Amino acid sequence: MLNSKRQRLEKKGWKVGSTDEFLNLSPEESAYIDLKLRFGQILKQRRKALPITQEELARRIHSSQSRVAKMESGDPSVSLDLLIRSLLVLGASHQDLARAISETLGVN
Amino acid sequence: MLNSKRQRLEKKGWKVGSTDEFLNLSPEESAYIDLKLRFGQILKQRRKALPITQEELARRIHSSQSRVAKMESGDPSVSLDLLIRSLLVLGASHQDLARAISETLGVN
DNA sequence: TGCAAATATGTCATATATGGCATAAATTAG
DNA sequence: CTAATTTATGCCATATATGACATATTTGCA
Repeated sequence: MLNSKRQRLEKKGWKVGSTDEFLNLSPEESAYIDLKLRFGQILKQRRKALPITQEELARRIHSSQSRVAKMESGDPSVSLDLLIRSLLVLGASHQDLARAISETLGVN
Repeated sequence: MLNSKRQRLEKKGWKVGSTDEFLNLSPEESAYIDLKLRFGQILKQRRKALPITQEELARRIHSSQSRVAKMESGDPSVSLDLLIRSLLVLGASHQDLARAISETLGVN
């Protein structure tokens, strides 16, 4: 992972596992975070393609604008569950999800 | 979704959204649950392929045997986050995850 | 430029997921 | 069959994610 990227994550408050020395993510942690970031990007893409506002998306998934913003910006407080449920509500198919994962860069 | 399957889920305690009439899942809910069940199956497969016990897997992911059992049996209290992180710890690649999703039966 | 809509950020009370534990049930080995 | 190992189920205190809200910041457009 690029250093700049790591610092961006760090700034956002990602908790880095303590197993590795100074701020190095384990491969699993890294892959997991990459996945979340990727789904956030895809969600933003899909939303803008419609196009609808974060507020409207929030309404559709019974959440709030602020949480949508957090999803899209890769906030560490967001779960994969919420991201994936949101994508499904926006009509993403399993194939779409699979494709998103495949496209994910990262260790694996 | 087959009725028998739905009853199995119901028995396990899956909360069914109230939007639909008597125990019918919306397509998103269904797709989301299918995804969890599928990842649980894959996790079990991978664990047995090694082979290791639930206890050993629990140790590796810093969880507990009971939670592993719940993951594998599709307990609704388990998050996609935990499932996916567990798979990653067992060495699943993004491609593996993508493939698992693609194989998932269900609405989408 | 300035105004309005959209998005981002911070906080908090509540909801949900979590590990840990006990123990039941099932599976396997002898 | 019977003991030992493995897996399932139930419960709980704690940790983490959540929606909601306020407010800051950015973006788009006249």
